[in-house]
Amino acid sequence: MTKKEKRPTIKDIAKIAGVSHVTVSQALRDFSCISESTKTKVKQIAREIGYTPNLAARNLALQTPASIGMIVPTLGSETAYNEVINSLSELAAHEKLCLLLGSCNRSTELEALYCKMMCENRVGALVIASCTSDVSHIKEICDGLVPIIFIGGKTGTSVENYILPDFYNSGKIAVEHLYHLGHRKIALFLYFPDNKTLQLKKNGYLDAMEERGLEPLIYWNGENTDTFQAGFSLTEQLISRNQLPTGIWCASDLMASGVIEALKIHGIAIGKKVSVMGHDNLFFSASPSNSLTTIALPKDEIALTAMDYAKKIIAYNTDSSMPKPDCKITLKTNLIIRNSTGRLL
Amino acid sequence: MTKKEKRPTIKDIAKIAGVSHVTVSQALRDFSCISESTKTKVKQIAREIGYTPNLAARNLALQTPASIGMIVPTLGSETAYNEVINSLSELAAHEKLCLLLGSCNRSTELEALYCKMMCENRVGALVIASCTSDVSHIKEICDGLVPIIFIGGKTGTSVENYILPDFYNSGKIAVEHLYHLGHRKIALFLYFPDNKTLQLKKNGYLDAMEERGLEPLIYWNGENTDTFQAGFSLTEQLISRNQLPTGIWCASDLMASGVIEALKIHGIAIGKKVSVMGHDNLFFSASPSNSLTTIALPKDEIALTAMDYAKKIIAYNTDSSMPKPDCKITLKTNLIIRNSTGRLL
DNA sequence: TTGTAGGCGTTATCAT
DNA sequence: ATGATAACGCCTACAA
Repeated sequence: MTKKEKRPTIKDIAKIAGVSHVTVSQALRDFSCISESTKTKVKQIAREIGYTPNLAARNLALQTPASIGMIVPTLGSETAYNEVINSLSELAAHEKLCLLLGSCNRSTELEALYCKMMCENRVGALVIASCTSDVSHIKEICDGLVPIIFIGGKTGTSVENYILPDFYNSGKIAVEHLYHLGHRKIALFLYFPDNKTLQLKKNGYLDAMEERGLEPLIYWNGENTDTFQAGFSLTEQLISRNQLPTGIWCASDLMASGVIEALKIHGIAIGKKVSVMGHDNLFFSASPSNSLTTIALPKDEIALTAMDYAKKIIAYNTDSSMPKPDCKITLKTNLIIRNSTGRLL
Repeated sequence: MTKKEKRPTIKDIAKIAGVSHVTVSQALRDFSCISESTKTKVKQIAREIGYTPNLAARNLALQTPASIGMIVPTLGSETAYNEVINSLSELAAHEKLCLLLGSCNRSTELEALYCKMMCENRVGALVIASCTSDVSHIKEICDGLVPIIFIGGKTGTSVENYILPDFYNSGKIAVEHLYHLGHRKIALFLYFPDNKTLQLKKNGYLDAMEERGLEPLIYWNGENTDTFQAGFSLTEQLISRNQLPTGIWCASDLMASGVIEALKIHGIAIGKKVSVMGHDNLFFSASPSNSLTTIALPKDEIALTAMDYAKKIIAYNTDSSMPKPDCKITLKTNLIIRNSTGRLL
């Protein structure tokens, strides 16, 4: 049970330098009231004995958060969260904040556990892409303790703070793009389980179709939860029934890539006879084998907006008497044109 | 400058319950020396006023780490780190440890910054998939402060603690699989920049070819850094020169998917006339449009092994006089058979 | 069974 | 320019 030798602290430096630990603290932080000579001496000693400040202690004394948290359903190629994290991690670092990450592996129990841990770790703000639309378990744990920003669309605008891509507008963008290319038989492919994000896409699609006097064609896949398979089998069915539309907008890129695969197998010219669009602009969508026209999520903007709010709410919680900031933001999605759509021949 | 009202502490509970804050602390942690009645009373009050323990304070007092860190070059679909993180995040949570994540976006400067932050946050262990083979900047910052486990292959076995997939053996697995299917003209496709991981794969390939008396065929792509394009153009070249091998092992799945795309365009029957293998078992490899036979990284095992070592080194650093644990581990990769390989016709 | 005293590493405040 | 003291929230050790 021999304790290992501990990390050096400012007191150790103080002892060696023959000054008080307060002087050391101030010297290291370049206080103007400390003489240059002691500053250099203190810093020299700090370097020699390998001193590293203990942030836990600092933040305890300062009563200020050292980190922000992010919770995602899962990290994988079928989601866009990894790219949000890429940005958020860097943005946070520039604010001297660490990023605490929790990946739920789709488990609500884990999600709740992460929420608890984040609260106990006093994150300054918590960015959550929830696993489910019902976030009561999250609110119960975090409310009043830690400010939450919901992203990812599962919750819609039913929460206090959200950053949402404008999925409704995506519907309009998709229809407009296909219409502009000469398509009139424009279908929307959806998958189960239904959720708020899909509803918004559907409504945007429906309104855009109505504006143009077109008859909406909405198809739900049978029972596939795998959206690639859903797109694939839906296309197979429509081909066999001879009901294939000329323009297809899929609610997800994964589904669209299933559609593309089915079209290829049947030798149907993609972007010529049939145009296909997806949504999200995931990694594989850009690959030449898909070359998928899609609608990109504003990943960087989500991270930027979240960090911006985090900074504001941390400032608000730290001192100040300014009005409490909130975050109800809808960000535009962007059309990315590739080869899977083209003028109708 | 009006400070917001602070979070309740054990002292607040103590005041309300009319006991000392130590009693509260022990009651909340279910010490046997506390009476049931005070326990329930204390817990009741804690719930009512919304008390959450402050882990920073607890760990400061206990001198024990609250988290582990992980640093990756980037989070994206072309790497397997996201799945390692999925596991590690959950494993850490079960040990009551938070996961601090840093995504470098390929920047060595950011990597160094993260290292510094992780040290200041006193992570119990740091899992790093370094951006570069040279990790001197990391060692300079972390050495003696925080135990590091290198994963990802960039460093090879040149570091104190590593968890490496057995890339050499992957070469043997690949050749054996293709040989077993009747292939004799078996090529290895590599991409720039060269690195230790590629060298190991190459050596395994060369030895396996030599064992069978086969002539090695190693192709490097010209100048593409995008590995999909590298695989694509390399295949195009070989086809035009009429030098296409019957078995192709690509050092990465991304490259393999470029090969598959080129073969499809030329109408060459994949898994029949030409068999293609990749490496890593990334997300898109399983998709029906690739259906790529590949060699899987032991992602879960990497996370398990890393967490296991983290626990041991934290225990070692906390108390105890046991010998210092180390971690020099090579994990077997696994053949995943799909439709891109088949018996040579 | 409960309370008192002291410490974890840092910072702010106020003296000197 | 520097130091003494108290505080942040929680814990252990020991005493009552």
